[in-house]
Amino acid sequence: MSPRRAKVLRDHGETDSPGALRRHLIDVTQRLLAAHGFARLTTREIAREAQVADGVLYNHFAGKDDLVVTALDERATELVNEFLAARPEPGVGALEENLAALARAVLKFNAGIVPLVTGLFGQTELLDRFIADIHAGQVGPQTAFAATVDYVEGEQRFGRVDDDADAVAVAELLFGACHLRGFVGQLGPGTGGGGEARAVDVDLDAIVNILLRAMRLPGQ
Amino acid sequence: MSPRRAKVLRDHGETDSPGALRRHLIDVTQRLLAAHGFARLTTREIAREAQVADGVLYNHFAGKDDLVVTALDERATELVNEFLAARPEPGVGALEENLAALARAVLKFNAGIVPLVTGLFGQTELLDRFIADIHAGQVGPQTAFAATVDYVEGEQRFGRVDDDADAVAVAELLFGACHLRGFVGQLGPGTGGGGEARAVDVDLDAIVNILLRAMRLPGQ
Amino acid sequence: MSPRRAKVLRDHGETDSPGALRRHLIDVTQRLLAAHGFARLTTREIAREAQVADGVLYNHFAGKDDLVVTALDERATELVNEFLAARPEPGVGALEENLAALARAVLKFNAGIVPLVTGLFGQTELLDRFIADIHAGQVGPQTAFAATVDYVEGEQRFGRVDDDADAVAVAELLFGACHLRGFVGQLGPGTGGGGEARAVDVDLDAIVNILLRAMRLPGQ
Amino acid sequence: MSPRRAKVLRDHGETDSPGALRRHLIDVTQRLLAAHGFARLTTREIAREAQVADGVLYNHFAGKDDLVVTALDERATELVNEFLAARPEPGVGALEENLAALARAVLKFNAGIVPLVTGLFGQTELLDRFIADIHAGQVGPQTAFAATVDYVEGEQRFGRVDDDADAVAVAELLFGACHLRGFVGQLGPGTGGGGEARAVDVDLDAIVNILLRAMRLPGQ
DNA sequence: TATGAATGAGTCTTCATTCAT
DNA sequence: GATGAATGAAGACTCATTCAT
Repeated sequence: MSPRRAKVLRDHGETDSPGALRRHLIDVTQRLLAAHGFARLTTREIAREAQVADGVLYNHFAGKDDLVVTALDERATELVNEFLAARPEPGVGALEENLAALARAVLKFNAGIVPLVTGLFGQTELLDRFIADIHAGQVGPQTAFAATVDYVEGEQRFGRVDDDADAVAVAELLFGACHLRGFVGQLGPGTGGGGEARAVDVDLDAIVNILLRAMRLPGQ
Repeated sequence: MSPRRAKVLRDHGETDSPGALRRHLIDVTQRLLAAHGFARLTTREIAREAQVADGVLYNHFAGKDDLVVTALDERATELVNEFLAARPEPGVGALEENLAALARAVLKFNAGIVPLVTGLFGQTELLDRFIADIHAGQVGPQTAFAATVDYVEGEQRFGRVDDDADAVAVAELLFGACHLRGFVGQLGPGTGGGGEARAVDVDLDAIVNILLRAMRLPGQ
Repeated sequence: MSPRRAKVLRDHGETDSPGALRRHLIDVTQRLLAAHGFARLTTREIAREAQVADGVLYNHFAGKDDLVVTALDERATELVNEFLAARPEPGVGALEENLAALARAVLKFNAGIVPLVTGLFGQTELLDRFIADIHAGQVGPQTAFAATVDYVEGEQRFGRVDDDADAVAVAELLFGACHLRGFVGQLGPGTGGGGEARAVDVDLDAIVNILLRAMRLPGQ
Repeated sequence: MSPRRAKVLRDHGETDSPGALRRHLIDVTQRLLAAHGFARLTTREIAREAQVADGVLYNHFAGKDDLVVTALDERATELVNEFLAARPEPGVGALEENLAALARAVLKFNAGIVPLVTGLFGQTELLDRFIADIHAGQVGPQTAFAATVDYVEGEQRFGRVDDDADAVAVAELLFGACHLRGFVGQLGPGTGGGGEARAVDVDLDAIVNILLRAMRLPGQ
């Protein structure tokens, strides 16, 4: 009555829910993108890694680009949501700890998003679609950036951060430093793979201290 | 009876020195890399743009990768040298102006280097060779970074910057913000091409101000 | 507990008779063949147009070719029967009007059959099966042709057409001209679809007049 | 100094002229088109038959369509020119023999052109390009048709054909009958291949006689 | 050494057919 | 029997590299 399920799903006893293989393909694509970037990402490689026939992709997506953009959009949204959840609340807790937590969240976000986006450069069409999707939806990197600015401005309203410290500049410095770490994290041997884990653990205290110095109130 | 010279060199009356065509190919490759990134860079495109036969490349380089890495290495060295030349001297001139000049130099460096390197991700082999070459030579991005740290430490020795401000962290924030701008500058319409010119003109004052606040001596 | 009926049949309250879905598939295939020819005819397109699952086809036919040949055979038979019904009777009515009616019937027949058969060329296997089926059955294009020859010979027996006019040649000229019109009718914008309607309305008087001149009795 | 030649050309000692392989590919394509029609014509088949690598095609043509259209255009032009050369001159020689010669030329033309064009139906884009090319150039099937009409009108001016016989209708009947023969000639076993040779030898006398009867002057 | 056509492995995509449900 | 996702064998096309001239 229902059509057969892919062997890989049957063998692994995955849920029978409709779209299970679509989900599987997105997962595999996200994994491969994180591991090797876009360049090595061929439809055959996706199919092989997904233990599925070459053609399946086209039963669930309009084409390779559609699958890739879907995987990217979804992962980007996840990362943004994780960031928003981890972002500290202005006026609550110690400023030093808040900023440290914020920095960790920004670093984690960049460690995740940078490898994903980096490979897209030069793939004009794909990049354009990704950017369009991100701008169309509510959540993209700019959301994370705006939330960071919001946090700093919030602390300014609580009088814990000097009003003369430009909130946007602070956010840009923090994002920039973390972005750089995410970028450099890809340069290791084997080019990626685990870049996230490595980068996130890196010490951020020195950076947080500098920003705290920049934001401190007069007379402190 | 010396071997034939490429028509393009004959026509343009370039020097007959050995390696003239090698030079020409590197120049063209650098130009194309800056214009469209790595993705659109085919050997045929290089040959066409160089007004040279498809095969010449292999008379002067081991292959496409060799040519590209050579072009990248060289351009990176140029950018580093330009940066080193523009870097202000500690203790000389006003601190505010020095830092502004430093920031401009860092931004220019990143605006140049980021588009070059970005396209390499995913091209594992190529990227690894580029990194190895950069580490083997004396001048790479890390040289520019180290010079920035040196400047801050120099000002600290002159007593114009608080010793408690971590020089490495300051450099990382500055490099990070500029790197981010170089990166985002590629996202515009057409994906690359002219990113450099655009990004360099962007206002850096707010960022410089934040760093100045972070580095100021106690009691100021 | 009889087997399930296709949703499309249930929804449209069609007869429950066995073979209802087979009939439906043939109808849809004929419609698609007439509209877009053979080239765009995929099994998925047939299934979609028939509002039926991709696989049903194989429950009622040996494969795509079997379905297509069945559809073609049937439509060819219909066209032949329509032609036979429209063919005038020798000796009854005015010769001029009879021949005009005959020409219209021949044109209609060709306008219908030509687009069907044209797409088959190159599909060796399919074409061979179609030809074999047509020769095996009683009714094919050759039946229509023979009937045309019969008519002319009939008029000869009534003494209304010169015995020296070769009936086969007359039929061949008439069929040929109409075939050509059916063929050229496909060349219009969109390549197919509506060719039939267009071609049938075309003026045939000049052609009929020439044939009348050729068939006239001596001394007329 | 010059690039190497394809092995197939070297082995067969063909002329070294530039474009030799382009010519070879066109020839092979025309042969395959005549033999099996368009459906079996894959780029691999062309390459295999031409004894060259799969990619060569793209060194000489924009793509498969470009090669096919080029081959078709060229062959169509040849056939038209052959027809024009064989067409009799009005007023010269016996009318009966002239018309027989004309009929043979028309038959030969159709025997050549029909198999070529038939396979194109359904290949909308290709067909459109072919039609556009034919209309842009001076010589296409319509040229042959017009030349036939011209001949009949010429004989009318010489008073050897009745002015009341519509020249266009005569041409349409002749072309139609020959077109039909070319069409049916493809239906034999194996679908094509030698269709031309077979069809051309077929007896045309009966058809010519009918047309002569239709064109004869009053009182004859 | 320069030339540029030839090479062929590899890419994305289509689609007739199969088959577990 | 009906379902429709899974299958995998082609198909057109790209492009780094080779090599006879």
